[in-house]
Amino acid sequence: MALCYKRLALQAVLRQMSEGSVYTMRDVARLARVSVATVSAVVNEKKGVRPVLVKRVQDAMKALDYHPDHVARSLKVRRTTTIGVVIPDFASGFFMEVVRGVEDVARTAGYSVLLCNSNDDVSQEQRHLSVLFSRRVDGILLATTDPYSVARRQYRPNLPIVLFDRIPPGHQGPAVVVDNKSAAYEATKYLISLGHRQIAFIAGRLDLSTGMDRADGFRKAMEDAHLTVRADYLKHGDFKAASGYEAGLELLKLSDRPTAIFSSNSQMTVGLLKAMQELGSHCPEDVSVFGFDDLVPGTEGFSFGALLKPELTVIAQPGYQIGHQAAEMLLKLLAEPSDGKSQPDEGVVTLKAELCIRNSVAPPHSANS
Amino acid sequence: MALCYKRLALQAVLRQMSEGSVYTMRDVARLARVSVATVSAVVNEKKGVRPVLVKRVQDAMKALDYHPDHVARSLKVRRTTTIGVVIPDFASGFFMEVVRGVEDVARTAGYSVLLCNSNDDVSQEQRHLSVLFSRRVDGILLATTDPYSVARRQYRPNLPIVLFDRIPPGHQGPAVVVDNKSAAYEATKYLISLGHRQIAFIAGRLDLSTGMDRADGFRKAMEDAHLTVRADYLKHGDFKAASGYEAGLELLKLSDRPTAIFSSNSQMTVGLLKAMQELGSHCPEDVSVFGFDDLVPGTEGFSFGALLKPELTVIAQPGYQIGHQAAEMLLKLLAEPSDGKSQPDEGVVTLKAELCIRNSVAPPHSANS
DNA sequence: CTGAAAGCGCTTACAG
DNA sequence: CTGAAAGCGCTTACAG
Repeated sequence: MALCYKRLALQAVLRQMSEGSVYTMRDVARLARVSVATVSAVVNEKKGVRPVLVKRVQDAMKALDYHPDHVARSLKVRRTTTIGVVIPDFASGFFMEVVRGVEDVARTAGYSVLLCNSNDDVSQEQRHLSVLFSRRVDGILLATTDPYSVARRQYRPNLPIVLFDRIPPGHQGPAVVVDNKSAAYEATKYLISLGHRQIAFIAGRLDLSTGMDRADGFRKAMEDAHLTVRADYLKHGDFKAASGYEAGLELLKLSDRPTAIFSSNSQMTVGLLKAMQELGSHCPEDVSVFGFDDLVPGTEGFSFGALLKPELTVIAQPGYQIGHQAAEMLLKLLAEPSDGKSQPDEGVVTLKAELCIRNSVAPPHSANS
Repeated sequence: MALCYKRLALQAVLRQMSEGSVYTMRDVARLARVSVATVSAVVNEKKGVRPVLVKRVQDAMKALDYHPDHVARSLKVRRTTTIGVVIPDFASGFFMEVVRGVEDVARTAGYSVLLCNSNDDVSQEQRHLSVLFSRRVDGILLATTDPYSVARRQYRPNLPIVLFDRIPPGHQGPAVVVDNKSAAYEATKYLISLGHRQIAFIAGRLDLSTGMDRADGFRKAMEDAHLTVRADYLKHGDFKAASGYEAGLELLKLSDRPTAIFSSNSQMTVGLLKAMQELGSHCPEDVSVFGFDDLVPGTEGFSFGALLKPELTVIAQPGYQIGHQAAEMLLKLLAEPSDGKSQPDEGVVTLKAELCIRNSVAPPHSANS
């Protein structure tokens, strides 16, 4: 009898549905014979609802395969539980590692992530930020291509933005970066300690903190060792493989070739290695190569770097950690009352990069140390 | 005078704003002295609005730095211009290539992408699908970990789901896959043509179409050549590096070692190479290695594969193309009236994988062909 | 061509 | 403890 009644109620509700539509809280409420407020309370696991009603609501939800409309909820509560992540390059192993770190903490906290590709282009970055803003994301994780974008535009009061990888000069807001300067310094010092004097440097984009800091670290190490940097050993790349390739060709064709080359990022290192391959230069026999970033992050403890010919000596950045930390920082910012009062976690977190010595670097043949 | 009036109006609107809030269409309407309907028309570039009003509205929007609330719009129009993408592995170069292809077409079409990681776990996949549904994405791109998930549950009438990479047996709906069976067949045939008879195979997950099809292709090629597959040459992996490593160790320790090993995906190949490295086995001198997928996709025409020791002979899947095609298929589905009437583009699109011959495969030393 | 009003599906004070 | 009602910020018939 009761069962029969229930089935009839269900059918009544089912029948009222228009084709292609989806059940709403009202349908559930009707079927469970409660108010929508009660359904809402059950959905949001608020306590204080009579167990009988909870059961009835749950049954109704199941019967209708009800999925609460997160869009409507977002509009009402003015939070989307979504974060935007914009990175400059989808093909980069490093940035994908970062994204992996971000996703892990986001998912755990119940956030979804909207992933955007700026292609290292300022206007695309601006457009994406604008879209993310319109979509009312709760916060943004940004590897900015434009050192001034963030300062230039305050997107929304109380819209937290955590920068990572790159920061504008003098940036004070929340950010997670790697100590590029000292990493490059250590790398260069290592080359010098091995006896290298003729060290070439392939710089990345100097308008980005990463490119500039790495160049600074290199320069400082050379200075500290009282070595001069020859102009023709200094190549200006743009972080892409092609520029590393060009730089490599030029350096290797020099009559007075460098004994070691330090490349500012992995893409350019790939280009450099390709140039060497074409010209028949071997490494480290003919020239030592020091890279920044593994060409591709390892898998579950299996390093690709070790499978390369040669195994590349590099500065390894903790990509996953960067993403993880940045996401945690962002979520903490979101959890805060954000009355503008306490901002304990603002500030730049600097992670250490690791000197990863393998065997693409050897002492120069004519070691004069 | 007029200017003065405008400034006063702006200040009036500005003053009414509560802290930390954001301007709405009403604010813009008030400032521009029009109705919200007119503002909406201007925002959505509907024609028929008097140019004077358009100008006034645009000025007001600029003055307030107004960003239309996409959440509210989504609720009203019942479309989010968002697609969900769920992949099983964020660390996989192949899947990241796919995502790059997806993002390119999504961005161009004005869609945002919600990226989800199922970690190759059925229940996580289900949870993500449920979340995507609640978030009312317009469509889903899914590399399913559960061959039956899609059939088991019809998420929403008219919620298009395009599968990629893996499909349930007998699947008829929209999907983009690679012809794994014939690719594996060709690869095996190539090994045989070189004189290999003792060929080992490291299988992937056989509950997924990719794993099964590759195994089928291998098996068929062996059969067609009237070669038997020794049981101890058949290893059952799970697509992860560790399983390739284990399989590699076992195969290499066999007293009667295979002359060639065919590995079903890149992660397992990494594991295999690691095992070989540890045991001092060289390739192709000691044993030939044929891989499925490049270990990592190339960058801008610079192939990493060519930098490996040895350069790996593989089946290369067109990851970017898969993502691109799948996204286009999904968007086409979204554009259709979807009256349930015409479904011209339903169906499985099969892409060809490329046999990429480098030098990790050589004739066996004791060629008996 | 433009404005007033209803409503998308929720949540949340506010009464009872 | 539960229900009726207002409202989040838009869009869209519907009048004028």
